[in-house]
Amino acid sequence: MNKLRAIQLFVRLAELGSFTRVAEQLNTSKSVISKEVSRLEEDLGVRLLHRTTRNVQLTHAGEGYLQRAREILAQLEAADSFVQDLQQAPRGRLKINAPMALGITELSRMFADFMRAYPDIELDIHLGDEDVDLVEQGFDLGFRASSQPLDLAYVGRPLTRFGYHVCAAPQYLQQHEPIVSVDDLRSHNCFEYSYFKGKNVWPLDDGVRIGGTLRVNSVIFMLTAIKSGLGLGLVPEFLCREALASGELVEVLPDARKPELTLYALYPARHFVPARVLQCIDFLEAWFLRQR
Amino acid sequence: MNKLRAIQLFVRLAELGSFTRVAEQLNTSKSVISKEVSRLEEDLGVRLLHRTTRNVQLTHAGEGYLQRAREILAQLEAADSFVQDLQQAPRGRLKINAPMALGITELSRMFADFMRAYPDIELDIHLGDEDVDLVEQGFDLGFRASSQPLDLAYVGRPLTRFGYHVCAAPQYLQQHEPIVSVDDLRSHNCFEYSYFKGKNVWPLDDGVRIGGTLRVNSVIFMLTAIKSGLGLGLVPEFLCREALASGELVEVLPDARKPELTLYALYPARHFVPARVLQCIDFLEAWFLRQR
DNA sequence: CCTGTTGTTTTCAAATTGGAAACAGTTTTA
DNA sequence: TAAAACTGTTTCCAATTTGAAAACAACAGG
Repeated sequence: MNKLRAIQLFVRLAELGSFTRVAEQLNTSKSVISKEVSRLEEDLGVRLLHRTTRNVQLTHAGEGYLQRAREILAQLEAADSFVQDLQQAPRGRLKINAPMALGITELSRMFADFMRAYPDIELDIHLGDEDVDLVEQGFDLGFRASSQPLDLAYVGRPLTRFGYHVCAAPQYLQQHEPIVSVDDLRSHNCFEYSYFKGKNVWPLDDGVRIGGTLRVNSVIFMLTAIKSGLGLGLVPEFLCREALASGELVEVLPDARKPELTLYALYPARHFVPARVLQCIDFLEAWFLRQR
Repeated sequence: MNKLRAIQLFVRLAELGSFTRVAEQLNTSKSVISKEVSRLEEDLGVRLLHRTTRNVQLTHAGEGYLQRAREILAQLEAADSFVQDLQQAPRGRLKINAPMALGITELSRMFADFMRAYPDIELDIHLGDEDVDLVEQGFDLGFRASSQPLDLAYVGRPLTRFGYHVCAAPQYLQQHEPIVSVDDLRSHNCFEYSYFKGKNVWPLDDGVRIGGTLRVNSVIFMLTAIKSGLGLGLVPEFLCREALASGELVEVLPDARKPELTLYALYPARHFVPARVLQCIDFLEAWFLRQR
């Protein structure tokens, strides 16, 4: 038995309350979880959990062990960070979460530079636009674009600000009615981004309810559709900058009032923040300053 | 790599200053020690020891890690013995309060099993349906059936849920008017349980005021009267289950809405709850889970 | 330049592990 | 009431990892 892993599994299990979910979250089979936790119980000679087919609940012994196990794992992590931070060049693994669109544009260039600067740091980058809990999923760092301040459980550092543009292909604009006011959008094919907070109301001036033939959870996908001349989209600046410069896309309603978002780097407010995380954030801040 | 064992080996190694001696002391080969410690260093990305052919000495990082590692191992050991002490064949007396009806049915079987499992625990069981103050009377544990959450001065663990049935003897039903609706009960001989919260209003559908020739503070007594064909009673499921199965009693108005009660195990929210109490509750929970 | 001792590496049989599938329960659904 | 859908556990076997011995490399001391 790998006792340390068994303990980690037990803690996870206590949090999620289900063998199946732990297995899913760790991309392994539930038999592994079951066997390892059973072995831990056997090793201790104590039942830590009551199992039923519907849920798992801690025994009294399990509750006591959980509390101590958490502490021990935290201390071990701190010990590891301690020795790693003594090294001159930071090393270790950084698990990072970022929005898809941002990840494959700005951040891909940024992290290429980062890897050059810190060749001993392993990056584990998860791109996705679903809401994730950084702590629960073990992320060291996350990127969020927001117009409001952020969750207090995290430390957030503003990196840069960016806006949106309403974009269309020149071809589309030729073939359709001209757009001179925000209200004209109502009669156009405006694409909707599924995760967009305003849903089908674009925050132009006082807001305009739009409609169209495409609703998709990827701005990249949407951008391709726009470039093909199929419709209009509200696209983050960093995504359309190139296409606007080259003339492949044209900005519509450049003078309409549009919101500005701030891009934050977030990290869990732990007791011991590993040096590599802080170092990475310093790098981020410097990098984005240089870009402007 | 078994990290925990690697850490243990590292600590031993730092103490003995020699791979060979660690191997000897643990009755294993030195290759194991060498490989495992190397793997730990690799995992951390940090050299913990300077090796020469003559002796082993800690690096700066190694010293820091050693100190933390010792602490972690000590805490782990403490956690292990903590749960094991909880488990240790507990002894002593458990003073327990339970409702009469429950005590002479379910609980009598449950505690028979418990006594087999923990032969060193003395049980002092007080059955009774009066309201008692557990703390004042020195009870370690009490059982309460309730539809609402419980007094905050106690810690309560839900054990099982059960319902009620309106029961009568077949003989009684033959000799009296048929009962097809809740309201029909008004004209029947419905027995009243003195401690019942609703007094003479049975909580069927929207409630029905009943009356009859027996009012008694023992459901067992009442059950005997019902079996004799003298009248109807509102009886907890666990009490009439057998009689219903054997046909000795028949359920009346099975489709009427009836309340469901949760059976709780209660113990005073003291600072130090004796291990035997916690142990007993774990046993209870497991037992009732198994029953279902 | 041996000799004895150190830690590391190699080797390969033996033990352990991990995932799929079968299984035994239970709850939910139709 | 039967079927479907989950639960956690167990079984099975290929794949990996482990461990002890032996070979090896490095070095101190005679």
